Amino acid sequence: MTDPALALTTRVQQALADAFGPQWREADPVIRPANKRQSDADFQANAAMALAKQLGRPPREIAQDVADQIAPDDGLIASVEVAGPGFLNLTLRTEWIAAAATHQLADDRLGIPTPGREIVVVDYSSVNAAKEMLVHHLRTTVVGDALARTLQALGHDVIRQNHLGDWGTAFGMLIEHLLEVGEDSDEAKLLETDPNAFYQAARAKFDASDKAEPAGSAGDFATRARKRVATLQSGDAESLRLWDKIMAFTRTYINRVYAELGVLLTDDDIRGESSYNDELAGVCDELEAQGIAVLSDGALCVFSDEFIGRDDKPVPLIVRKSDGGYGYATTDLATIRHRSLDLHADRALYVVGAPQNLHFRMVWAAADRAGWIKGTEPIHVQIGNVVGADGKILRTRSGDVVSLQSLVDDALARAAEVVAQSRPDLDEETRATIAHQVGIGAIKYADLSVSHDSGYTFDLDRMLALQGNTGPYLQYATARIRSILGRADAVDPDGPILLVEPAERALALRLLDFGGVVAEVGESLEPHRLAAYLYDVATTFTAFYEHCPVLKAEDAATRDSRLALCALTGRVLVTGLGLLGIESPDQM
RNA sequence: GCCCCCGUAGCUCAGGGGAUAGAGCACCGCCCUCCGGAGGCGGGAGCGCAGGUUCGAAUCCUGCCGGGGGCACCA
Repeated sequence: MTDPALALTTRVQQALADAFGPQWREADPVIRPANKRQSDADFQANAAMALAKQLGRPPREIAQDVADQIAPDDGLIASVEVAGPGFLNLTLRTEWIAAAATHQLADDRLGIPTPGREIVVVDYSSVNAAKEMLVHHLRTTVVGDALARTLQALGHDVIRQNHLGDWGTAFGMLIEHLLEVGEDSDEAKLLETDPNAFYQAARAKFDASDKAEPAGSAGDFATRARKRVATLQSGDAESLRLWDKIMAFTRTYINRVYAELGVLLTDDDIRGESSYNDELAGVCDELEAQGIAVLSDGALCVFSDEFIGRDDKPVPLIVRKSDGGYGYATTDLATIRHRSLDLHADRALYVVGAPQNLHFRMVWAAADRAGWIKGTEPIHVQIGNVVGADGKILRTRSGDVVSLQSLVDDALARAAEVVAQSRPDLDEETRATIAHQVGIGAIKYADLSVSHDSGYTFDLDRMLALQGNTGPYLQYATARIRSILGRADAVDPDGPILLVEPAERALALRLLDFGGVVAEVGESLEPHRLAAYLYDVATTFTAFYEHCPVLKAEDAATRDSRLALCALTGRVLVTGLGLLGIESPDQM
């Protein structure tokens, strides 16, 4: 066991049992990092205050009894002291830390645990297949990818699903527009060259006719588009042919974006709304038969007192529109049913924008009533909006929402400038590779270093900065470590790690936290905790490097030990960044 | 009106019920003939308001104020 907090938990629980009886073995010892202002200890155990009432004794006495159970020659704990109202300040034995770090160095997993294996569906990216990807798609894609990678590393069975919006009204618009302009027209070629322009043209027609025409009139483009959706969903061959044609372009487009970003999603992960088409009628029939869904204004709806909207009336979950078409409520019902009853997911993650929260809660509540969720915890990983410096959603000067591609292009261009300036000695190809890794890493890290549910302010200058909590800073740290190891001709040192200087000890202790942090991210689904940890490792390493000569160490054993610490730090950083989906350049 | 998220330092953000709330950026001062200075050390300044639960609350609960978002045929 190399996780200090876990080791201490076990040890203090043992002490609790020894002091007060075996029934206290499972009590939470409340292990926390020590308060550095109050003590020089490594950790504190705060169980005594909580147990005081149950044991009917003053907390300081309880703390002292626990402390008395720790023998002076304990292999894990070097010293224990009672402080304040009953805090136990615990200092680890430095030899234990050194041995654990040496062990971690030899461990391919670097201490990442394999908790109980779960089946976890991660639904992410899930872009509207009819439209160009925009800024907010970047974040759901990047956060979802990081979670998928992290959960996979923890040994879970991760099922990635790209729930493409490929079956809704937007496709009715595209198909109708394609028919109107003619498949061989110049307009239609836009689908390949500028799909966004094609969509915008269709959208403009839709919006204009939706406003101008009375609903239901025969020439109304919007009405035809909606009807086309129903036709498509009923399996009409001609509609499907056109749909396939449009989707082929979409797949090419999103795969190009995924490749540039370095995300795991492939065509095999696509499980769009369309894939549930055959189940939609059955979903409605079953809900109606169970008395869960009722007709209202011609639409089949699920109502629940749980969800009250304006005017104190229940908000409907519309499972079948009055024109016979199905919306995303129906596909999402089929989706959770599939993920629970067919895939047997323990957790089903929906890495989707925060505004969808009400929708998902309604869908899951309805699915639960229908008996379609068994042993599955559906979780909405809410993604906050990306906003500009003015606090509003990012827009271009002309007022359009910023496209994902233009944002990526900007970041890559800026990264190229930075690399050109700092490394004029490298050839152009190498610089281009580094610039790509740094530019993409910067964007991703910016998304991943703040909690996923808060909106965050987009600022290229800050995310590309070479100092501070940024992707480039961490990448630089890894490059620097590689350089040190390379110069020592010791790329893969195996220790043993000896801890003499305080800075060595502090670094080793922090590195041992890696597995626990990764496990924590797997449970809380908050990648920013890993980002914060990696940044802390990097700064702790810098302090170590500042105080402890490595290549110029006084003797061979010290040098070998410090090289091993460098190697371990490098592997933790590279592996950690990898879990976030961020590459580490060989040099910068 | 109802529901969701959020109010922490000048700015951007962390803070798993624990002691005197942290980091980065910005600002000010100091250090280092250093292995890659993309450094190190120090300083000022903060939990929206009011109650409650608790031995202990930035954290949990209630109310209010302020910001963002959602609430019938788009997804």
